Amino acid sequence: MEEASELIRERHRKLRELIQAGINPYASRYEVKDQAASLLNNHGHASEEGLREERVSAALAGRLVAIREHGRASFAHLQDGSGRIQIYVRQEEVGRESYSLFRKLDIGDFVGVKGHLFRTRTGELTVWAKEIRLLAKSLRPLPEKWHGLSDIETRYRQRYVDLIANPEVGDIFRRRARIIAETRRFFDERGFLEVETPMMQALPGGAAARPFVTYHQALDTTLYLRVAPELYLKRLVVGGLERVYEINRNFRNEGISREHNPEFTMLEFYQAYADYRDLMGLTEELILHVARAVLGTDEVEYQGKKIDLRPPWPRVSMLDAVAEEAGAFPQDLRQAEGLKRLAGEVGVPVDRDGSWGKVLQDLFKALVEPKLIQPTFVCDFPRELSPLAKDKVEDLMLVERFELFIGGLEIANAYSELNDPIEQRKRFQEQMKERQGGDEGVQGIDEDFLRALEYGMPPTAGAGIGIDRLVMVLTNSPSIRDVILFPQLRPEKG
RNA sequence: GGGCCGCUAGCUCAGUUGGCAGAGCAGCUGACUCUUAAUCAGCGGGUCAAAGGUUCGAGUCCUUUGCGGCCCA
Repeated sequence: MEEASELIRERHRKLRELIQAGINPYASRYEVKDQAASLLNNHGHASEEGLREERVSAALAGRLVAIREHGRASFAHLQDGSGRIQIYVRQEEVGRESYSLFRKLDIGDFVGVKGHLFRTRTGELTVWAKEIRLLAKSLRPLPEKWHGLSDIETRYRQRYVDLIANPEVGDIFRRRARIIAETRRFFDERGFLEVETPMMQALPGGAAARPFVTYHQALDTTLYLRVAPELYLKRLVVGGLERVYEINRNFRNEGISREHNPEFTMLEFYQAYADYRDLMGLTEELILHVARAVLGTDEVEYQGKKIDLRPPWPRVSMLDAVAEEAGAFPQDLRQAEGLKRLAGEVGVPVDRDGSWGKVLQDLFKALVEPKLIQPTFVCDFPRELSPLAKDKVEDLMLVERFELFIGGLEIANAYSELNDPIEQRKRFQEQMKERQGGDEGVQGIDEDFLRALEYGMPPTAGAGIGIDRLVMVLTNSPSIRDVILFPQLRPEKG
């Protein structure tokens, strides 16, 4: 253990004194009958006389978060899972012995209190304690009472302290849970089956991303943490599960940023006999449903900008969007050379050896993406960037794919699934060639997936929605770390 | 990976031109039976992220490293 500060030594001293007085500083259980919030809700408006007549009893437990001693009586605030309420402890009421033990308690200790409600002279609903018991001793000082804990690093590393000191943090994660619950409800009601597919895969597929590598001893096999569940979910559609979805973690061994955590929560859903246009509608419905159910609104504010979630959301083609921002004609953006020239003119750095699709994507990310604050579907991506998507029949350079942007964040990625096994094999082979060219994170050939397609997959559309980013938008959080309880950080030294 | 910024008491923060390491809260002792940032009197608390350098003298200037944040790739 590190060298204890004076404040910690002081708490250990009190701990010893309590033990000497015969107190168990880590009790087993406590009969909790009330919650702070419900006491305040149910009796917050009762008059002092009413409370005196009714004699409402209270039995609750929680953490002491403030203590104000006044000689032979004291006020304190108790925080439980629902909120905080004031308690009043008098020597005359609890007895001399119990009161002197109370005075050895610290902010942060868990206590159980039994008593009745009354209203103080200043009008605050308060529990008049007849009994107060230590339930668990706290040995470390909490952050101070009005600035709280603001050091970002400590907030992420010691989320437990963050949750104690900053109640709004708990609100974000309660809201996150409701967003996920409403998402499940939405798909369950529409006949989708929730499934779970492997997180550990022998061949990591479904996205172009570098995987985490691990090893299974008994099988003597290298395994990869999945970068996406896509190829397994499509196997299920082959098997006749016509509507499936999964909400689970993906892992990508790549950079960490405001919008990227190495592990993140992805929703993927697949619907047989649908195409990507159908999924645009379904995605609109989903997000509107969640916003209404969780926030009760069609309009949210994200980082100072009003966002209107009412459908229909604009659908723009990627080529048109880039052309408009660059002041060019879409038909002039259809070859790599013209694109690179344009990039030079508008001052966007692109890979000189990059293919047409990659350069278009670079231009899109630089020129268009940051402006997509209102919900917008960007449609029809370069074929070469989308090896699992179905060609657009009218334009073979492109595929039937969209990405959804809200608040400048990429929220969803979806396409009409390529279900031609022969074409799919060709696409995989093209990707393999690129990988030899040094491009990491390109998927290998998943023979079993191809075998599945050869049995026949109905026309299907599928989408992935980044749950963490959706939660960011719906909680007005600037960083993905604010919506993940334990975001990835470099390990602490020592 | 590159650029910029930050790291001082448990917490939140000051720290001047390089010249004794500070405040509030928290803590300790005492007073106080309706306070709520309780009040009053007194007291303690520091590896200034780490290492090296410049200097008579470094929290402050320089170098390197660690951790974090933002931006870029």
